[in-house]
Amino acid sequence: MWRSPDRTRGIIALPSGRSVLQPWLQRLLLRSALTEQEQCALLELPVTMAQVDVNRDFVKLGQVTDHACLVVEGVVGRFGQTRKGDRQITALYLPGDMADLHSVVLPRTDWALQALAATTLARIPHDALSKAAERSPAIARAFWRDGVVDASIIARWHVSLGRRDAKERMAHLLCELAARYALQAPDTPDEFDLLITQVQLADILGLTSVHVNRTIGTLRKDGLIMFSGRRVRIIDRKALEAIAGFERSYLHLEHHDAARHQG
Amino acid sequence: MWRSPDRTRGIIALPSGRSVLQPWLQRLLLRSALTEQEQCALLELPVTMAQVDVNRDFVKLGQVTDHACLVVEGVVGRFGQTRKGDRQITALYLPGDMADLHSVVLPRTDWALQALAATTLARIPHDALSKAAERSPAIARAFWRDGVVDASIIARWHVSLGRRDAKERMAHLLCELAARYALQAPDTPDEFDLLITQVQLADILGLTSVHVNRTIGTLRKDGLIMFSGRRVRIIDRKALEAIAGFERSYLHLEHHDAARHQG
DNA sequence: CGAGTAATTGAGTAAGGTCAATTCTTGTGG
DNA sequence: CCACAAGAATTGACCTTACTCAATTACTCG
Repeated sequence: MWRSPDRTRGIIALPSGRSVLQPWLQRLLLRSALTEQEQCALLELPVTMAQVDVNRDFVKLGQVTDHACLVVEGVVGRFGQTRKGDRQITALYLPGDMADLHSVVLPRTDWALQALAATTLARIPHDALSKAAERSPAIARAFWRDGVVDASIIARWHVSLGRRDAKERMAHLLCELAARYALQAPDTPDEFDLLITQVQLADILGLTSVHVNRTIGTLRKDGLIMFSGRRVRIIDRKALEAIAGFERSYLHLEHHDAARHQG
Repeated sequence: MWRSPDRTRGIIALPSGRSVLQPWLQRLLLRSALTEQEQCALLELPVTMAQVDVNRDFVKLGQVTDHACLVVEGVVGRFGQTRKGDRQITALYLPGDMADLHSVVLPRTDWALQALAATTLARIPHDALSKAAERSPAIARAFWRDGVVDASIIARWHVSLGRRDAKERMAHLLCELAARYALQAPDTPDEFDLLITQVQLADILGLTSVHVNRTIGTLRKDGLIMFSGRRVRIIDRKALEAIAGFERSYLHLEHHDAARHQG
């Protein structure tokens, strides 16, 4: 459930004194160039903080939202659902990711968002985001591009599901998560806290939790990864990436042409 | 290969006298409201026509493009690829669909586009599209929204792949195609020309062509669909949709809230 | 008419699912 | 600090769906 939504508006400082929006802005800047003024406009967006417990849908399927959700801490899954009720996770959002920026242009959701672990969110009203986009074509473009990258990742997952077996899929996901978590913890690029259960992994990979377990088992036995509690450590990255057929460009986590093209 | 690209620029008339961009504009207007002036701006975008033969990649993986491709006739598939070379189709574009509007903001492609049947394309330069978006926030928003709908469809396909068996997936795809083709041929909502082979269907559904064949076979035997040549006819739509768990809202083919919200 | 592609069909195999039981963890209250 | 309950991970036995390999039968288009 919602735990005491903190209704403070305006810039919210982290313990470190930076805005909670800073990591998100950093993410945007990785992919798009923005002037100082534009950056300020984004950092000054009004924000409402909220805590969400594990396994809570904080955005429900078919609901109409008036705000977008930035993940500050925890993990969020974007769910799709079969009429029979089977759920499939179609995207994973980590701290610094805006889980549903696209809801700005499609406020009637086509998906559900669920906290896969205890999560802290920053909610930003659609109208503020819309206005920012209207005032600055560069911001509009950055938002659009962000959505395209999001879609690009979904497409990769789709390829995995369609054409890779369980072991390859698992390896691919671990490589992706390592790369994404490394953004925030560059010192330990080969380990991260996997905040999700094997059941949830199954919902991501299109497998059963039993098979996920066996798959992790073989990766472990092969000396590719290690688990200690939630902590995942990649032992043999080369081999893991080879199995996965992983190459990180689709994550668009480094500056490239596109960032300079924007107008 | 490319067959004599017709280098005419400016408004290209169809036999009927309408611009080739008209169907695309119509698609946009389904989802976003645009002023008459904005509509004209879009219709006046410069266009280069091109013919592509079957099984030709006209956009290659990792290439940098400077134009977006509108499908005028035929079918286009968006491909993802495993390092081993297995291909998976992640999206299907029918006449009236812009296959890679997203390339405007991400010109280095992360995908390949292939003609799945003989196809006519209208290529529109990125800079013209960019300028249109910069000049009008409503157009920028419409483009963004279009991309979000595209992603929404991919997400559905992903759910299918992860959580539906072969029969359900096949049924779901046929329902989707019927709905999308019905836009252009409203008189025959229950039939359409399936311009793709069973091998290609397999690449869409994450199956082998053998299994696709058997799956179609059972749908046929169950009296749900009929094939005569390329022509597919849905006999029992209710039952087919029930098997698929299909509900068309994710295609965003009818006017709804979103269209009125835009600024 | 014949080549080449696409669709079918059969037989045997394997990856992953199902069902069910057992063992860890972890958080909680006393 | 300990006992317990609830959720997570693990493991075994067996089953089903979809894959592989291979051969045969349509189609389609010069």
